[in-house]
Amino acid sequence: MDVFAAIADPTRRAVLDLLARGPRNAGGIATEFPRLTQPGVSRHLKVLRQAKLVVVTIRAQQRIYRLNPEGLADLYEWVAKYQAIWPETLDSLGRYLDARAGGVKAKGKKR
Amino acid sequence: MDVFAAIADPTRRAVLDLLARGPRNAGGIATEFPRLTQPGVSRHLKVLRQAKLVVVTIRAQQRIYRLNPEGLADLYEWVAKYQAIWPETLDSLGRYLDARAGGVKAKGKKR
DNA sequence: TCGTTAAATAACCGGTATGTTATAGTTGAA
DNA sequence: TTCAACTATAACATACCGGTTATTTAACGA
Repeated sequence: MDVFAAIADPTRRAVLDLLARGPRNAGGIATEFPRLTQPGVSRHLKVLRQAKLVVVTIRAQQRIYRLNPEGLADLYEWVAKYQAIWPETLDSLGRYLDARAGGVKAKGKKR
Repeated sequence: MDVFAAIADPTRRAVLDLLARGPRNAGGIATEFPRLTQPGVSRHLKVLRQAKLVVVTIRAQQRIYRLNPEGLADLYEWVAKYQAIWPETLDSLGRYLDARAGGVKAKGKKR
């Protein structure tokens, strides 16, 4: 499963968000998702591993998971390609970026 | 379907890549994908529309599709969040970015 | 060695996404 | 008004994804 499919799942994005706050072992990750079982989380971790979004180190029985920039860099490159063409594509880009950079007050965006 | 799920499909990413080169009507897009039928492409376009990755204007019977930065901006924000934390997360980031910025010669990346 | 802990894998199931063919809906043109 | 062009929708089949329970694998400790 590639990076794009890997981050399509909200649970996996939540795992990445969790790991963004620091490394954690598999069990520690699983307990953060009470609605999922341990094998369920384990399979998500497998997907993230294959997409090179996380790396694992072994310590005794534990598997320590960490973020891996490699997979995310691939994703970023893809997004950056579109960033580059936006100015030529839509003249509303300026207003759009201003609204974002200048706080949320000007927009009614749901987030 | 949200932006992350929308770009998970390689065909839809190819459609976006195509639209990055300029607006195109639905039929023109469909003919670029000979392995898919017209209704198949039409459904992909519907997903991209709902994810706000493209916008449509009507001209006679034709539907002209264009890239829409709105959906991609949401994605970019998510990626940028991880960009920000990489330096604290992995000390190999410097080497990594150098290898990327300094051309492809130093890396054997498949792309 | 044996039991415990930690995590992954196997097997299965339901839902959804993606593809197809067939059809409907609009618009322009003759 | 009738036909052709363009696109979307409906209906259906199949494959894959994400969840579960049960089991296996691996490592530590007594």
